[in-house]
Amino acid sequence: MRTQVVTIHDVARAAGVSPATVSRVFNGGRVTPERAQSVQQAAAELGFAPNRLARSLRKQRSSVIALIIPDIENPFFTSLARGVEDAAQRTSLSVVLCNSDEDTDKERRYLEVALGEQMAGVIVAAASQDDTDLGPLIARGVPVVAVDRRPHEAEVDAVRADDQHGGEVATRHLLRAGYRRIACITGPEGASTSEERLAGYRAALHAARSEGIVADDAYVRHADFRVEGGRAAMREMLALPEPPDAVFVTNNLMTIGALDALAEVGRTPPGVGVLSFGDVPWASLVRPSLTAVELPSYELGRAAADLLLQRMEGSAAPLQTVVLRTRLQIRESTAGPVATD
Amino acid sequence: MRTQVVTIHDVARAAGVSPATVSRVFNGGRVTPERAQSVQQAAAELGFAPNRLARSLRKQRSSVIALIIPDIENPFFTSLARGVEDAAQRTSLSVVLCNSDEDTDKERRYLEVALGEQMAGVIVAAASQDDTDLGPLIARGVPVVAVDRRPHEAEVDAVRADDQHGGEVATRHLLRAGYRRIACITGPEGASTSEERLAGYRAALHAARSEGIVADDAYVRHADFRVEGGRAAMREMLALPEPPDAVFVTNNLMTIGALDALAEVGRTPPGVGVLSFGDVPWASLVRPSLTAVELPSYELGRAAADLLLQRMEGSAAPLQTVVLRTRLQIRESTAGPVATD
DNA sequence: CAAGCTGGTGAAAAGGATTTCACCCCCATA
DNA sequence: TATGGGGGTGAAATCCTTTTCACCAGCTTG
Repeated sequence: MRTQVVTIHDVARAAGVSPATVSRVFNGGRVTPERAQSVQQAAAELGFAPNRLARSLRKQRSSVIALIIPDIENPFFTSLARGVEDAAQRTSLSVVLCNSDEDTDKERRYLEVALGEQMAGVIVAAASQDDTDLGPLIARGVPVVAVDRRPHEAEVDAVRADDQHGGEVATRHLLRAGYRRIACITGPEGASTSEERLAGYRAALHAARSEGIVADDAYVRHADFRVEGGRAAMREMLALPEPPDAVFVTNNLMTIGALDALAEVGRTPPGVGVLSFGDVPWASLVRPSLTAVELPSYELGRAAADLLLQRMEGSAAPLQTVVLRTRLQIRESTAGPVATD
Repeated sequence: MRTQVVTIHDVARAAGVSPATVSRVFNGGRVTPERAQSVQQAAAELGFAPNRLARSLRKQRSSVIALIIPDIENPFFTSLARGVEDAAQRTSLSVVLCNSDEDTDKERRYLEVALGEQMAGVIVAAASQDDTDLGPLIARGVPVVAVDRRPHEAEVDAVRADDQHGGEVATRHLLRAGYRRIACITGPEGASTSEERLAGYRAALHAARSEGIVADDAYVRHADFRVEGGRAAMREMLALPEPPDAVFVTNNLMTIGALDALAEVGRTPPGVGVLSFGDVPWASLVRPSLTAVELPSYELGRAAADLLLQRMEGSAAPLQTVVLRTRLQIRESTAGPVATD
């Protein structure tokens, strides 16, 4: 039964050569120019398109790389994806995106697909520090780069931001602006970004203890990195006997939720200071404008892809972790409690 | 040379059966329970993971479906992607996302990948009405569904919104609110959504000609469906001798750009009416709140995936086009020119 | 008791490309 | 005139799984 529309054999027959020669024409083997010419022509006439499965099976390596991200609806990750794509663009590799939805089961399935499809490489922003198992891929020799989030023990190259430092700078800025009761809404326990940004916050508060600042765990909430989580956490803290006068939110979407919750009770920045880790999407429309730790999302993707490509070319350099700088962008939402309160 | 970590042969040998039996165990063939048991165990011990390439090659069909979208940074498409994923979730199929970036070359590459990788199905929001060639996929018998955008002549199932009707309702609303010089910023020529939303706008203006409304092509701009395009188009029209007093923008991102441009010259809705086709992301933060034609992005994805799954199960029903309703959500940005001007 | 199922099994072909290996031809060098 | 070498070529093996086909054993039915 003929199934594939046209195979390398058909082309070979049409051009009067062997399949091996056809293969060489398409893969840069040595072939006399005139023969190559007639193969090209036969292929064009028959509308030959190589079967990538057969090729990958034989070569033990496909020509697509997988990018696994935990939330496709978060502009941070889509921007990161653009960075990866643009880097891959200059090669013949295609990037496919997989959305794990912060769900380790879905993530595991995609990792299995990546392994089973013999993908040429994998870039992963891990859904979990502990449950993300990159072992099989690594054992199989597939290049893997962790981006943004760092899986716990895995022996992989990594590209991330200086989360702890960024968190510390952010919190220090809130203190300097005069806020006293600074809360923190961070992400799920187990995500490295959650933990490290929180650690930066704690470090800054700790350093300010001599000024009478006390760290209080009632002001710390773990949420889910989504809008709803931020909203719920903010509501809870607003209901405290002594609500915070500022909040450091460790991701962009939760910041949106927190702002919503504040608006519900008629409070707006900078009366309550609001500082976001990661730019809020289309922040230009938000009033007052938001102070944020700017996260180089695009560059994270770009750097991860570059690292992956190096490994795919066979670089045997020792494992590296690339840390990209964040930058505090000061705007109106942290102008200080006195100014308008 | 041993390359694949462990193959079906290894499992077969370990379990004392033939490879055929191992295959049957994993694919629901008839095998005596005890044999199946020992195969399972051997597979587990050896850490067997099937080679999906070999499987797909043999079966002439892989178990992933491709979703090709033109702008991964547009929340409309990421929401649509969620719809597709959720629908696919209940099957054993995986969804991979490809970002064509409104670039027909990139899109063509992804279509080639989908064909060459023998993907089980393709859902595509076409970058172009004319240059998107689904022919090879269709010829090969791969189920294809067009979503949101309709490629011109292609014989495929389609799922889309009632773009023209939505555009007409939107424009009528602006007229009724009292705006007289209503502009339209639409997408690239050649995208069906651009054209149809524009057609709706024109129809509404035409219907109102008896009230002294004149349609003027100086008030119609084609941009690129991105923030920058919207900003540039709005700036141009603000520089006209008689700038528009309202604008109907045919997608969410361009609306953001248009709002920016308005803010630059100190004008805000509803003094200038602003109406967006498609919700602006995280609109809750935008003041004044924006009137928008609500686009069922998630449901579009969902419906497209359902249709695709039907075809994959062999449905031979005639080609269908599913049209989903939009809904005008009236908010503050179109309260009328008199109210604040 | 013969004939016919039926369920379970393994050998081998198939799927389409790449790559190794042997070979041939032609030219340059000794 | 031999010998060596190198470029070009095709046959066949290879990648790993699924699936067909033939076969066998054990049962039921006429």
